[in-house]
Amino acid sequence: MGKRNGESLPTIYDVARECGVAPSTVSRALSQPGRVSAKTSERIHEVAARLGYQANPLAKYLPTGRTGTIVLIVSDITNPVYFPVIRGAESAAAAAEYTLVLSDVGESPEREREVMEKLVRTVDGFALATSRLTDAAIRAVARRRPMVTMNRVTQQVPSVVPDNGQGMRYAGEHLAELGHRRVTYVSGPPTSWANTVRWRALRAAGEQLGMTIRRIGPYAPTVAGGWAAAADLVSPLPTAVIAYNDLLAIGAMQGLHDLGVKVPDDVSVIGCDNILGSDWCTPALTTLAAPLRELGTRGVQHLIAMINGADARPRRPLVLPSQLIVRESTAPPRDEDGDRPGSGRE
Amino acid sequence: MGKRNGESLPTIYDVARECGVAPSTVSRALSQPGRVSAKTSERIHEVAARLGYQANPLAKYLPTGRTGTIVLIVSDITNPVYFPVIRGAESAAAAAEYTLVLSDVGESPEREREVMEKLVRTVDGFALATSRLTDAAIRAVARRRPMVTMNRVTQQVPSVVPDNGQGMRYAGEHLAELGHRRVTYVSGPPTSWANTVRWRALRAAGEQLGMTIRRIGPYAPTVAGGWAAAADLVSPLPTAVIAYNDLLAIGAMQGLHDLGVKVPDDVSVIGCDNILGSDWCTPALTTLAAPLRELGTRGVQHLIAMINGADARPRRPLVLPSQLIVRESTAPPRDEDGDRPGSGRE
DNA sequence: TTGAAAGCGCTAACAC
DNA sequence: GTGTTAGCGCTTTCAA
Repeated sequence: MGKRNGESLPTIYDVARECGVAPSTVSRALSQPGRVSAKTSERIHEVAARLGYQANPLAKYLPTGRTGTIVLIVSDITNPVYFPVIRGAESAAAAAEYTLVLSDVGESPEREREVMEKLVRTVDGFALATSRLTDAAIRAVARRRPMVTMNRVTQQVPSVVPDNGQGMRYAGEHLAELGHRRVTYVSGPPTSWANTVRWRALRAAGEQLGMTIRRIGPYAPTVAGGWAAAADLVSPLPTAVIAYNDLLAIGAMQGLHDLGVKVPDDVSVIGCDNILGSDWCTPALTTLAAPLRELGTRGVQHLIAMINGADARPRRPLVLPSQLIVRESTAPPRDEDGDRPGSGRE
Repeated sequence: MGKRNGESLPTIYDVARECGVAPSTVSRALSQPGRVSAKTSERIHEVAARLGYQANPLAKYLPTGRTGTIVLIVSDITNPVYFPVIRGAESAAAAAEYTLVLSDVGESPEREREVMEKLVRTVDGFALATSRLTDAAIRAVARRRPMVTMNRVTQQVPSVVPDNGQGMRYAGEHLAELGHRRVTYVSGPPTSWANTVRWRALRAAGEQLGMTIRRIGPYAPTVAGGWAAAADLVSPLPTAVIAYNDLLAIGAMQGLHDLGVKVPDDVSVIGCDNILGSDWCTPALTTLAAPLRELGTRGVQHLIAMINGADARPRRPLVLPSQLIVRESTAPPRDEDGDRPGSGRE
């Protein structure tokens, strides 16, 4: 029969025989402390240790269907924005004694779908970091397994997101205070929920603050994408730029530099996320720091609560505050723009 | 009994009943095309689709013990050096129709051990990217499951590594050609195999080229670590620095900058790995580019070959060539050093 | 407290 | 070709 390919490993039956007890007793001794006499239990543990017995997780999980594993699906692992999210998720999972595995889908909705399909029966729950799937596809999986989304809101699926609205308002106010009036938003992927939300929030803030907000794009949310955007940025050159994310902003700064445009002298640049590296580019990037680690911890905590039976149809997205980190890429616009610095709110 | 927590999903028995055939026939129809009459097969597929049947992977894998999943364990996912490794591993896994999951152990040997222990029976094989475990611990797991290590050599375990020796020689020659004579190596983690190998190779190259090579450290292989190293670097300040990795090099450049030391005017800096971001720091970093993507692909290819029965006690490490990428952080030393530029080999 | 036995869902030997 | 049946290793009633 289907013997294991190598030499086969000890099972509870081996332990049971060796101890002269029933397999079920071994099972109990090993997983339900107290339901077996101290004596037998001790002997069983002893023999199990001697034989090097270890439960076969596949067999263990078959009857219950629970594996103690959750997966964090990340839309693109090469984006440093996920580092803190991952770390947060890991710590929450570890605290609850769950194993967290990661899956990278490289910005591909197809791969994302495949991975979910493959894993849907072998993990206890899904955490989606910035899914690129349609709402319908997300909901379909969410019906089969506990799921939480991060940085993305889908009706009927619990989610945790940064406060993009508030954040974009901060960014707008910062620019207004410096005296900027003409701002361009550099779009990320059209399938990105955050992109849409950020653009809308910025437009709204701009209106309130009396600024003219243009939009260009979409561009790939990468350094290369930002570099490409730079070319589109110069005609006409605004006094300030806000990019969908830091990678895009850094790429744009590089492209601008190559075109002879100086940041922040000729144009100010703001990114989003405060990724690793946003402080070591030149000039250091002013950016809207999302509460990334908290996204990970809170998301996974909620997921695990759902797995443990919390009601799955929760109220509304958990919104976490963002923070503007002012570094060197923003400054007052050139005089020709005619605004006195600090006119925004002071 | 152990019913699934939600409503229970359709099984082959449901499909079989609906079709009026035996469960085994359903199994065959679904997994061994051709061993069932076209007619029945078609009907079975039809019903299966209608019922939304999907095999329970846990049950499927129990008899064979094979899950079609491999895990890539990464010592620290927040180090961009792994991006290409991961991508390479993913593509190789996908090509062989294996599911690749990632596991980050955050530089913790304990976590690494736990993860392996937890997954050893549920994955078909392990790929270790820069393990921080002892050789003995690695071998112990390698005896239980197919395994390959990347960027690390352990006796009896197949591995794929960059050619650190050749690479360090390139780096040394580059500095020699520029006229450098006093070089300091900034060490990474003492448990890192690559750190040891790089240091030895550099020392050997330095001897051949008539350079004085010092070593400081160890430091954490992070930007913060490099920043700390800068303070130790200035007394006495060498004319050139080679760091264990790019993160350290970038941190050192920042620290040096804060101390008023100019790169490359006062001191040249070389990193290792060519990570994302090494070209957007200031000055852009000269670095030894490891064949990272290939590390991932070749490693996983080999792993899968082992899973499929290739002999597990392979000859020697697969060594892949490195490449020196010269950017802006290296230049001839100040005149006081008294060497004519280009004296190295021309 | 412990044992016997059924069952989780699927695969594969062995008949027919 | 297709059905019967015996496991894979563990958990969990149900009795004793």
